[in-house]
Amino acid sequence: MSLDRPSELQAGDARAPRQQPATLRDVAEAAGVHATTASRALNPKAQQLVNAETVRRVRRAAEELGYQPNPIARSLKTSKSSTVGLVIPDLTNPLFPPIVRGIENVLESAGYSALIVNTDNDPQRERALIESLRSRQVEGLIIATALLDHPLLQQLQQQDVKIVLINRRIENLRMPFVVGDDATGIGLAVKHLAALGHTRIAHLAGPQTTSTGVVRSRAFRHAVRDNGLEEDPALIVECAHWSEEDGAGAMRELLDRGTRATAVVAGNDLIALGCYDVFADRDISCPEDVSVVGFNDMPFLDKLRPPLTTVGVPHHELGAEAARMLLDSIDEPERYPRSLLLPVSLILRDSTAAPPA
Amino acid sequence: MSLDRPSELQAGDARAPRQQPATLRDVAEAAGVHATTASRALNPKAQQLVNAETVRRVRRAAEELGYQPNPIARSLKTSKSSTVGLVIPDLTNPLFPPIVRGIENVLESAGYSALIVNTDNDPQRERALIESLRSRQVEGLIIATALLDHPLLQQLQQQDVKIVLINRRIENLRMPFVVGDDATGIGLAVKHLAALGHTRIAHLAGPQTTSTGVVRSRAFRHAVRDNGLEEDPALIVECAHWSEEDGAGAMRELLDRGTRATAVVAGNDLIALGCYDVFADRDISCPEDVSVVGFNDMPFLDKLRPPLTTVGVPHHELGAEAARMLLDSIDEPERYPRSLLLPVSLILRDSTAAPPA
DNA sequence: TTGTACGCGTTATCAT
DNA sequence: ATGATAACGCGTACAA
Repeated sequence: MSLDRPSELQAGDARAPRQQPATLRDVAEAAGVHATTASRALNPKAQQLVNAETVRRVRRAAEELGYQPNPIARSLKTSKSSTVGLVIPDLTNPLFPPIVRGIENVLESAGYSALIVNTDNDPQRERALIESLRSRQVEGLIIATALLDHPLLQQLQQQDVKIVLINRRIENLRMPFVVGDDATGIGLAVKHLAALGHTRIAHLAGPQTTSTGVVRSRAFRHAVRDNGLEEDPALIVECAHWSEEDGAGAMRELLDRGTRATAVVAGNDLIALGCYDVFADRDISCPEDVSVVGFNDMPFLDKLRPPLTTVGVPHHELGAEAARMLLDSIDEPERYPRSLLLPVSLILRDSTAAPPA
Repeated sequence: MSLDRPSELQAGDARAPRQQPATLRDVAEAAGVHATTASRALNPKAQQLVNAETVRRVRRAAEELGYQPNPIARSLKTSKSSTVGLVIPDLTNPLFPPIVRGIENVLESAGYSALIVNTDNDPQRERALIESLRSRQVEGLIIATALLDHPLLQQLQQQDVKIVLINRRIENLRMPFVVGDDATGIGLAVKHLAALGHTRIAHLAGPQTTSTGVVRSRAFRHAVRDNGLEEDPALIVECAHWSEEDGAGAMRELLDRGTRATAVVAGNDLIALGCYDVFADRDISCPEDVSVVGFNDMPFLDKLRPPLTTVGVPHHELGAEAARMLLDSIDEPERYPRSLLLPVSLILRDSTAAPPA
């Protein structure tokens, strides 16, 4: 049989580059098959249903036309968007970029991408943003804004929205999460300070509306007891937010209470930064007068004066694992929800030393 | 079977709670009109074509059913994805989060969202990622990775891809950009140092493959001349990357050349951070021995020792303006490409002082 | 002012 | 092994 494919014609075609991107039909036509067949030939999962020779013809045509499947049409048909939503408080908090990159790494290799939204810790905003994410047909949600009491999340779970919590968890809901081992981290910090000779150690706790806040302060109280240190309630101050400003406020409160603490375990690095601010104001020197330990090991802490001792959390891995879990739960919806506790480590710098004599 | 559904809540209308999200047809049916009419009633632009009373009925039905238009179907029809691509080198570089938030702010209020990709400055990766973005039908691209010689961008422009450059520009291509006023910023820095009494001022230049690198070092040379300072080529060292590591390398080079500079204008904050590292190693004190000025005012610079004097760039605004420009050029494709130069300001902290006597 | 009919590009389902 | 047909949910000429 003689296929008429005069080479001149091809040259002519090439001269007139398609403005419109090639569609599946174009490919099918070029390969002399029906669109359905072309679809199968191009789809690895259905490829086996079609003649090997045909597959080659189709693929070749696709190649030549620079065919790119239209993911929107595909989504409409399959109601899968290859997209997941990522809900964080604020991208400019240095804690999150490494998490995001970890997530995107994993997503990318699975052909997924992430839609990121920032809630600024505003529940109204969070609700609206999640709604918009859902209307964009995200296949699942990775959420970093979980509160201990979070009706919205509960509601989403009832609607069978696939969710993985990151960095924070919810205790009573059975919802998969990926977090750092906060309790161990705080234990390490307290033990380190105790070994240095501190006996009056304070804790600037994070908001008790979050699991991280609660877990860390509970771990703090246990560690104090385990190390035989002074258990003075006045040594614990709660911050309303995980912010430098609130950290400073709590530090001032601590000082004004006259607790004579010689060391402070901050709920996180931002809170520790707040301590630094107060030290500067009040002419307190760290670590000579007061030692400080942070939590998270966010970037550039080694450039502070003094470089901040802190608990290192593998944020990139946290993100990667959360993404993997979400993809798994999309693939196998019935799978029992797992959760992960990633190991942390104490990072010694110069903000901790023996207490003043 | 017992679905746990709060009976009071839905008592009124929805006897059969939809599992499937409501579609336009559902709304139309509920309102007793045809889908077309419902579509028009819901679409602000076509709303005027329909009876006010009907509009109310439709809207009410939509409200009650919790109708959310399916953006995928809409995209397929209109071939608009309401999505733009954002191409940055690395989200963990603190420079970018504020830019991203600025972009998302504007996008959000226009019903758009951003797909973010990190190139890690790898051209291969960049090409692949942009391709994947395009296959996701993004309506435009905001690009922060532009190099002076960037064939890919040129190629995209020829394909009529809508692009706005941010933070960096390309001089010969006519492509809209939004950048800070680098030249003025450097001028401010040099003038400040000159006023302090410095005469031998060094410049640790950023990569000359980027417009920012080139513009800043050109501005530096001009400023040195304008202020009547010493024009010694040995006082300028180029960094291969905008990184702390390269900054440290360049600082060492400068020291080893024996240039006896009393101040350095770093290409950006990261490079300035590299200087701090070298100072620590070599027992040089800043600002007593050497003054340093950074560029960008990334977060937490005020916590360094010493707090870094730098040039503040309005990153959030940069992002917002770039997003606006992109949306504009999507709306009005024929509009002449604008570009924006946003004002910067010198932020005085403690890393600059008079030269040693 | 409202309704009809069709198509966006793809895939699922059935038939051949 | 391949083809025909319908449908995903929406928007829009065109008709009424």
